[in-house]
Amino acid sequence: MGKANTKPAKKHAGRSARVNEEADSLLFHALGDPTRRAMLDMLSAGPMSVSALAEPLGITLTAVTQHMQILEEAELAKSEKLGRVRSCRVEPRGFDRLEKWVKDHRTEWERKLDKLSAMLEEEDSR
Amino acid sequence: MGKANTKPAKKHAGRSARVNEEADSLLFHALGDPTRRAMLDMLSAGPMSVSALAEPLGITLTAVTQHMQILEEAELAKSEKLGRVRSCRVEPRGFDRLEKWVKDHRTEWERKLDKLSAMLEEEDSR
DNA sequence: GCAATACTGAAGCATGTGCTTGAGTATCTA
DNA sequence: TAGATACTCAAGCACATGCTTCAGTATTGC
Repeated sequence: MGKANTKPAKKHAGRSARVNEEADSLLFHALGDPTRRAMLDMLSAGPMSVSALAEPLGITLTAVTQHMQILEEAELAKSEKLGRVRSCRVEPRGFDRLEKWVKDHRTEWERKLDKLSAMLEEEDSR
Repeated sequence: MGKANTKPAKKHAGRSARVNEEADSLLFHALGDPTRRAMLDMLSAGPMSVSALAEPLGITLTAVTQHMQILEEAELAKSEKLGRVRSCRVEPRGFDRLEKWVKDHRTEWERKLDKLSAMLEEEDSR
């Protein structure tokens, strides 16, 4: 990620939490690109070939393949080659992880919301 | 994003959908970085100053400020300067948007899941 | 007032990202 | 079996990203 420093710059999280951290980064990064989200939307209608994805997006087959690799690493999509055609489809696991992330963080954020309103009140009353 | 081509390469979505596309990109991109997720986790305990965030993360104040800008653009955090201290806090709007995205896409993906299993069956039976 | 504190802004650096082109390779199809 | 089709691989390019340093600027406390 292009750090100009030498230190790892991270002090929290244990071993297994680190694995999830990595997966979360892959997941959010994969979803961060509009072309990849468009691909997922297209695939949500059913499996498609690389060229079928490439054409409406106006990008090369190579670009689609590269996006697919990122989506596969994030467990948001899967693909397999049948003959000379690569068939791409959505995979729900990444989506499940996203739902889990949201669920896990909602409680924490709700707790924060309570604290926040308390602080705002405190602030307002001075 | 460093495209070497000239064309926009996007053909779907209308005007207002485009706005959401943009916001979704900001949101997912903001969450894609582990340091920013760590900042959000820290802030979920309550408001903190820039230096209070910087120290445990082992990064400079400047880096924290830069991350905060990205979190603020994604409506995941907010900050205001009180005296010489900038107070940073979580904002729920971005999180709400994320929940909405998940909800909106779940139905579509579930529909796809049905189609997928149908296709798999079809495939298996030949 | 004067130093310490808490940030801010501009610039720069190394690496990542999204995309391309061009040259393959494998698989159909006539 | 020749040619078309559907990718695949290796490079390379321009811009984005995450971080730094260094030189400010605005507040606060003595």
